[in-house]
Amino acid sequence: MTEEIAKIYDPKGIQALAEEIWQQGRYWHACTDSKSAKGTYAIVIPPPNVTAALHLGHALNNTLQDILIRWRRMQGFNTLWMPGTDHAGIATQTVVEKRLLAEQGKRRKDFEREEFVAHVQAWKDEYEARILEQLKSMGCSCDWERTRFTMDEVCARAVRTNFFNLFKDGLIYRGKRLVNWDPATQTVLADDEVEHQTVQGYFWYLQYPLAEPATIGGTKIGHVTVATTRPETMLGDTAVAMNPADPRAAALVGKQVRLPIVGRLIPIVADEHVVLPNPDSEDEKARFSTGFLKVTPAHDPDDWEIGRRHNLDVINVMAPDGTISDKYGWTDWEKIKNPDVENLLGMDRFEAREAVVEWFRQENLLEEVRDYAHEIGHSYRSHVPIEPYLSDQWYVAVKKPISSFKIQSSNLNCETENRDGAACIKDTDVPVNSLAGLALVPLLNGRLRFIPERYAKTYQEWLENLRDWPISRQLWWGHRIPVWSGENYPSGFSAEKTAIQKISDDQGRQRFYICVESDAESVEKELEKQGYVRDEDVLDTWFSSALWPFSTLGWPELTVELKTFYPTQVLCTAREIITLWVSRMVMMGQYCAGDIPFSDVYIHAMIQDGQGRKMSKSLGNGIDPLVAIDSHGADAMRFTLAQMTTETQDIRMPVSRIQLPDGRQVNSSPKFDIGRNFCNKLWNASRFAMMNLEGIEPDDFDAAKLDTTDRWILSRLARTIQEVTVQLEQFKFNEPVNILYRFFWNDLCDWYLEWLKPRMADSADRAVAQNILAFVLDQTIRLLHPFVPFITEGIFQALNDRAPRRMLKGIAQVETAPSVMTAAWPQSVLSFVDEAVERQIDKIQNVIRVIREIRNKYTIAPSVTLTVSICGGQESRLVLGGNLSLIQSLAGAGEIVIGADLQKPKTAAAAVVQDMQIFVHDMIDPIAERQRLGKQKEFIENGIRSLQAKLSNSSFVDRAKPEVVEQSRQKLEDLTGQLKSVNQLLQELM
RNA sequence: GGGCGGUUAGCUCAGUUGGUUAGAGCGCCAGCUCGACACGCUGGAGGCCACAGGUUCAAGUCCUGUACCGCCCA
Repeated sequence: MTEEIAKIYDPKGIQALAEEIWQQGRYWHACTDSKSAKGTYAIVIPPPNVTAALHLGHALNNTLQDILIRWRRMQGFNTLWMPGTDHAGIATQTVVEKRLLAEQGKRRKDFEREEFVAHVQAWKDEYEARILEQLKSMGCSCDWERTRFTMDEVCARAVRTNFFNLFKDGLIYRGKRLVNWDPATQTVLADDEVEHQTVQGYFWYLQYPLAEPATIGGTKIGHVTVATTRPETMLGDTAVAMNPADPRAAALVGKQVRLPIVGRLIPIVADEHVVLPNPDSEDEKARFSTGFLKVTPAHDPDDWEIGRRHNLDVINVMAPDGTISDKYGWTDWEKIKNPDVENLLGMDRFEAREAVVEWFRQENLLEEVRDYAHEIGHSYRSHVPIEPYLSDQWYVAVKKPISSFKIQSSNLNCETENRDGAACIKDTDVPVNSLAGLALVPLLNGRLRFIPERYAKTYQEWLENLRDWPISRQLWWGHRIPVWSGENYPSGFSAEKTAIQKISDDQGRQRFYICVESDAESVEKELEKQGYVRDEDVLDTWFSSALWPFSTLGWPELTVELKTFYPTQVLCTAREIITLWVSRMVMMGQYCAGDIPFSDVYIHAMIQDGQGRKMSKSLGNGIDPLVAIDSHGADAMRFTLAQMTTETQDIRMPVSRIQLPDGRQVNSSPKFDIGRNFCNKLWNASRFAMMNLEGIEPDDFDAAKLDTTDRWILSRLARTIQEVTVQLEQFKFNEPVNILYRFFWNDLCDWYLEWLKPRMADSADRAVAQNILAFVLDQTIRLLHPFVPFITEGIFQALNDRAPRRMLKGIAQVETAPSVMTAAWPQSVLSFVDEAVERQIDKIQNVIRVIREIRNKYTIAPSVTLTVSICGGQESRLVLGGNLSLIQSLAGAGEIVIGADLQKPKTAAAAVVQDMQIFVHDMIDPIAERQRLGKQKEFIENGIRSLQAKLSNSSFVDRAKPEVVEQSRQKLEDLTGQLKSVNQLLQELM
């Protein structure tokens, strides 16, 4: 059988075998009837968007979750990892629109709504399948039988129910507001969907003529000058504002300005928002200000506020696509019959900007143009500048106290203060029983924890400054808003199934909005029959993602899944969606399911390329996880990703172009070599073990016959188990990987297996050695399994085959299992920890290293057997004398003489280690010897000098901790002894 | 503008509550096919811990400031 095992690990076969075993055994399936003494452990996957296939960031995200899940499952928790995907409204609709335009030359509105949605559905089906396949290829042990989608029936019902409840509780309202409008995709965006970018633009200085000239300080003036970055919005100006503290205010406030182009007469108003001009100010705005601000309430949020304060008209001069239009609230120009206005109609906003500026130039009203760099909001989806736009939207009131939530201050555990009759979180305007409060309180009282801790601040600050959440989106792909409206008060409907709001429009006309509960189709039909129309819009994607931790478990039904697994334990995600998603899940978890959805939020790093740039399609610097799996294997990818996961916020992954065996040119990373090399080593060490486990018999094991190396490797193993477990409990990933790497490679392979080789040929030692080998390998494989699941499954199966009983009779019992996935997590046996044995092996290793060093220096072939003599203190002599064969086998030594006071043979090379002098016979090169020893002498002398300086410093001796002082003294003593030996050896060379 | 990170070997990164002469992997140099593994083995070279102050007996580690890089929020 051993002949069949390949020298080089080939991941493909093992991956297929392991997947088959897991699929057959359904070991990833979580039971609702399990009575695990440890309890449950659940994670919901951050559902990947069906917009596109998974990238390396997903690979990292899901690898970490799988590590946690597999580890906890092995620890005996009843474990659920809930998988699924997100419909990602705007993103998916946009890619499908692009594709339809490219392939069929058709735009969205060329289709019927159902027809278009069917196209998106087809895209979703394709990508959902691909994503789930990718997750399986990565080894994710999700409960595949419970896979959900944010728009499937179960989740849709949750969305519908939650909307209804919020509506009924008065937390959803319809409002006319300035929204972040994306003219390209023609939808509203939430504040956090807006990306701010610095743009090099201009301040244009426009002169607005006064209706009647004014006199200031004896000077007659005929105009005021406003500075603006957006000249095209002047068409909608309804005032000019100035600061009341401005000395010119007395003469000008109350006067009127005739708005150029349009001819509209608009007032000059006083408002403190206006920045006073000051050319020397540090404030950039003051340097650019003229003291006069054009006010366009329909196209600027600040102006909107000024408009409200002064009761100004709101004149919207744009169509939803960002072109200048008189169809959306601009009615006063016709009266004037102005050809200049007519020209502008239909122009794109940027085109119009040019035209307006040109008009002012022609009319000699353009006073100046100055360069100005400023931040402009852009759509995170279409990347075009956001247009503040006046429109009707549905909002969720996030700071409104929820009357049904009467929070007892006794179990709040967080400081509060009274504001406007509401109990608010101290130093904020957030009522404890508002949605924002429900999300914030658990953080403040410690029930919700971020790892690393610093991210709590992001979450807290966002919630403290939260504004109402606009939830309607002018899209077709998503959960359609379950509200019907009409002009008459509806009658004849079950009050239980509906909730009604009456809203008056601009003209004072009333309209009734009826929200219908889920599973009430007859009500919907009846409403439509009576002429009520359903809202065209869909809900913000995050509205459904917010419910994910419990909608996936069947909420609003009190399912056994919900009872068993909610709340979950951990959420594992990236920092970019702490505000967008995490906060909203906590809000809704509290509001809907009555508890926070998870207690630990683990935030992992973002993967960047070798130059610190985000991986992106446009830069072409991304790595496809499936390519990494093809080039290096899934385990290698996972190993590398886990090893790179520290608490830093970014990790760099150098990207290079490689050719796969099948000829494809692809992006991969040399970083994955680390994981591949490790897996190959693991494979070969196991291959070595399999070759040597023939005839293993647990009953032949005799604990009394353990040799030094056995006791040493068991001690190292016990420590490793303990350290790995502790690190995982603290959400450390690189640490356990490194601990395991060092144990497996540097202890087990480099030393223990090498020492084992001769013992395997020795019938007296073989039985003990075999049992230790099988046991240590078994435990190592288990520890490694969460990180590299496939290869460990393969090896575990081979072990089950070769050594079905892996125990150390009398000292360690091992429960075996059909799959390593369900094998028990190793328990650290503290009695195995043996510091004395570790010190002995350390001494032996040092002696071997120094002999090897001499062999290397003198370029003696490995085949040549060396003669060695060693002198040293009593303990050293005892340790070495008792383990001569260990030195002989790994240093390539033959005869070794040990003595208390040996003379260095004339022709020997010598070295000083600890309290020992080691002589390697028959090396004659005094120059090389002097060089080597001279270097060591320098090193020792440096050490002695710094230690002496320290110890002669009375402040150190007096103030440092006694053990530190003692340590230094000891060290000085050791070095002094070594220096004496080195000097003596150097003398003999003279 | 506010907040949060980062800056340690040629590269990618560790470095716990300050305490031996700062570590790993890759790369580099020299040697090695010895029956697990060349995706390997053995040995080696390589560091003003970004910069400037400060606290301390002692600073890569704590404090202040500066520079550069990145992210989030307004």
